[in-house]
Amino acid sequence: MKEINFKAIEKKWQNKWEKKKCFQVKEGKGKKFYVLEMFPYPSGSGLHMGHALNYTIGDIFARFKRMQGFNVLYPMGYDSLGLPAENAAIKQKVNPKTYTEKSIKNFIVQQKSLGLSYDWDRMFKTHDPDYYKWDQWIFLKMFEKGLVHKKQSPVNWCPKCNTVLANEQVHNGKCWIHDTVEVEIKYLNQWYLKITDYVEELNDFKELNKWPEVIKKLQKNWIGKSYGAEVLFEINKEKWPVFTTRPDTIYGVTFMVVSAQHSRLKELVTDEQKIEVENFVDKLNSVSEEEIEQLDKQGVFTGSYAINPINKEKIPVYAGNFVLADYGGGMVMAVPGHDQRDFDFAKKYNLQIKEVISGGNRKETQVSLTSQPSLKKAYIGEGVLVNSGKFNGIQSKRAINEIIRHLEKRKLGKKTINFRLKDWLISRQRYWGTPIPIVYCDNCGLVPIPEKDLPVKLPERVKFGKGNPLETSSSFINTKCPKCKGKAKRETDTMDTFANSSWYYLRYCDPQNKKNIFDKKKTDYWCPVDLYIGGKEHACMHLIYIRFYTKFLRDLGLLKINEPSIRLFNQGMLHGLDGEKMSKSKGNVVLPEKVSKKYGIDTARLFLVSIASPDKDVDWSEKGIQGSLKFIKKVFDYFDVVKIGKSSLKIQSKVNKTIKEITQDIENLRYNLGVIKLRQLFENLEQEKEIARKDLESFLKILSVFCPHVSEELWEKINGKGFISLAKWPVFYERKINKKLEKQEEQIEKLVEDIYNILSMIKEKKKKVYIYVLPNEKQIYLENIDLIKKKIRLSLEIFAVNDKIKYDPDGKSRKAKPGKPAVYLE
RNA sequence: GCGAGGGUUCCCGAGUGGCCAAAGGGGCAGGACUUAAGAUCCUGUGACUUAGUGUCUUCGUAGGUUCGAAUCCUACCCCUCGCACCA
Repeated sequence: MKEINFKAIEKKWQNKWEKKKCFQVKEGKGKKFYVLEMFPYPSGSGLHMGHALNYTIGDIFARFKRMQGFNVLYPMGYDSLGLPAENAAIKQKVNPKTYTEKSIKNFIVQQKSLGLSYDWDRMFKTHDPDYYKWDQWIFLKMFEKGLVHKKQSPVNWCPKCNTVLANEQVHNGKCWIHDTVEVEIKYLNQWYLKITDYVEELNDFKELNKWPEVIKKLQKNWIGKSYGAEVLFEINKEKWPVFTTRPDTIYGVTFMVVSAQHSRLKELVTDEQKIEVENFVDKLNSVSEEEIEQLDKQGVFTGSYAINPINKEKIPVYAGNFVLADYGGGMVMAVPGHDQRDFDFAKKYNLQIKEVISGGNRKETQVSLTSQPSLKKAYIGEGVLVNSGKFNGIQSKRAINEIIRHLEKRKLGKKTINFRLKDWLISRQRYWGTPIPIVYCDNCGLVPIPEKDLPVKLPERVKFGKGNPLETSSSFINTKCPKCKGKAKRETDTMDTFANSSWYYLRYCDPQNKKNIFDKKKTDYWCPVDLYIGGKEHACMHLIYIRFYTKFLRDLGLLKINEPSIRLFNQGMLHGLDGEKMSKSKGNVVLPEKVSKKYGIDTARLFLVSIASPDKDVDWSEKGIQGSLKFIKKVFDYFDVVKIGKSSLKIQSKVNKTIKEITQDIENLRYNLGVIKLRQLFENLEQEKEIARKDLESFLKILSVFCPHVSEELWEKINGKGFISLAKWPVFYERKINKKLEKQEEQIEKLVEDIYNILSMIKEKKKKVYIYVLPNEKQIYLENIDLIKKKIRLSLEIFAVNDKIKYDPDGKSRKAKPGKPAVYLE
């Protein structure tokens, strides 16, 4: 086998593609297809094999669709603002911009060497003011529409990062970057986007039928829609709303628990209980987040009593550590008989437990109104109401509605829906992010920056040290009020990096637009994304945010789509040799350039998609890559010797069948299966002395989506027209797929198998094989005599069973059956 | 605890009711070529079976449905990943 100079071939074709702008696209030319991979966060360590897999998956699809005649938009850009870059830059004592741009340069070189067919002219970086200007613009539009608000609330704070963290950046109570640093809870004034205004629509997945079920389920859980009622409990002459999913248990309420973090807790505490409550709250504040999770349910009496609106019972109000301040009013009506958490609490503080649902198989037993030491746990199932006044005897499910109606009539409550999803905290106290376009003026208060003054640029000369560098940048902070022209100070918070990635797919449609966020005509043409590729770890963050932004921009009249992408594909994670997630710190990173230096990038691409189905997690191992290399080398050698002429019927059948099947496999993103079929086709081609040009081209075209460089090279060799990357995807003809030939082939294989089987059993060397076939089958075997000989490597003679003259010393010919010749070995 | 995904022959990995002892690759073994090694090619790779047949065992474990199960159902064990007191 000849050695292939991969390096030279790769360079040659990458240059040609770039020079001829092969993959540049314009809107309007026929049917579009938009393939997008989640854009990378350019880290200094560059891209590893996992990235390479991700982009290869997209590239194969983009090439496939392009060859199918679609006008394919396949862009790349960089999500370059964010905390890790800032931290890395500080560590290296360089400006984040310098650091980031260096990283991006490196990324581009790496990505180009993978042979990815991006339209590079559309590339952008989110740290470019021309990009983040539009983050600010969207922020202002949201502000205008009342979707932005600033509020004081408890937030996660990393003392080492010196910033607020999003929930997803807190792992087990520790910071995601500093895994030994406890995250603190601080009460801060922060910016929020009202994503909850879109919660109902976000919870509707009707248009996402080509998204993985897992993702939709994760989002659904995250959004956490629950049906129930808001019930008004009177405490100290004031009505406090409380959310419950079980209004049917309202007669069982024996106490209330308000969150220890509730902003209005003080109003509930009586003078006698003041000290006790304060001690309790202080104690909670002094323990770490992690410890809180392990704590028992604890509480303390506030001194106040609530009135149960259904029966006017007077019940004590406790402050508790297990009630969330920002969900369902921050207070719960406790039904210890039918809620395990309330039960635990009641047991601990010896509170009354009242049974109001007679559950399941339990016969209606004596209902005790006092604490029941015998009870071990709450009954949380359905049942029949007992001890519930006029609702006794009603099925709990029905009672929910009846009790709600009863409360509604008396204006004591109403049917509601509650969500787990909270508003999106987008402010960060860090430098490397999009500045929030707000100014504080002594006279006018909080003033949004007018559109014409955008972008608010990040100052380049800042001091890194303690806290947010923007706070110490006087040139940044000090400004004029856009309204009164008086002295004003800029907001120093920047936006969460997820703001940048929530709409980037739209900017690819019109990346250089200086006047507008994008030209509506262009986005109308390209959007939505037809295939979006990325990891499932983004299910609850990025993929919710991007849906939110899409809906918002639609409501501004800028888009006519409801969802960002039609189809979503989650590629699997490529682990290191050790089976762990690839990371620099673990030292298990596999670099594509290292692999491609050894085997060629086409080999690496082919291998990556051969290992397993692209949606499965796999461990990297170089072991199998030799197989891919061998295949490419064989193909190369084959093109040296193959003669262009006519294809046998068998080859025609094989080629057409392969086209048919692989087209489906690629469409389904089952590249691994496609590659196998392509290799099997090649094995058949190899057997032949001459092949029709069209069939040879079909083979090469299919190969080209996986191995674009070597395919271009071979395409050139056989004088193919133009670039194979821009050639037409082969079509198949059903009528050329010859079932009869397939069957005959099976018969031949079976025969060869039989002969080997006999040989292995008798363990004797034989030189000659005689086979006896049914007369009507003789022709088939005669036609394939060379093939059989080649396989068994013995001389062969074929007789029909009714041949007058035949060599058959053992009388084996009698054993011949249809499709199964008799065999004699000598 | 809740939710999701998964456990396949030496290894990686296809396979969701019969065509399955189960694709493909890797490894290993044997053979051809070669002075030899390597490369390449061919064959084998659950067990038994001295003429191609057949039988048995196997797809996490144990049961079940079915004429028939790796594939469907039930229970359990193990692994991975999300969310974790959401009332």
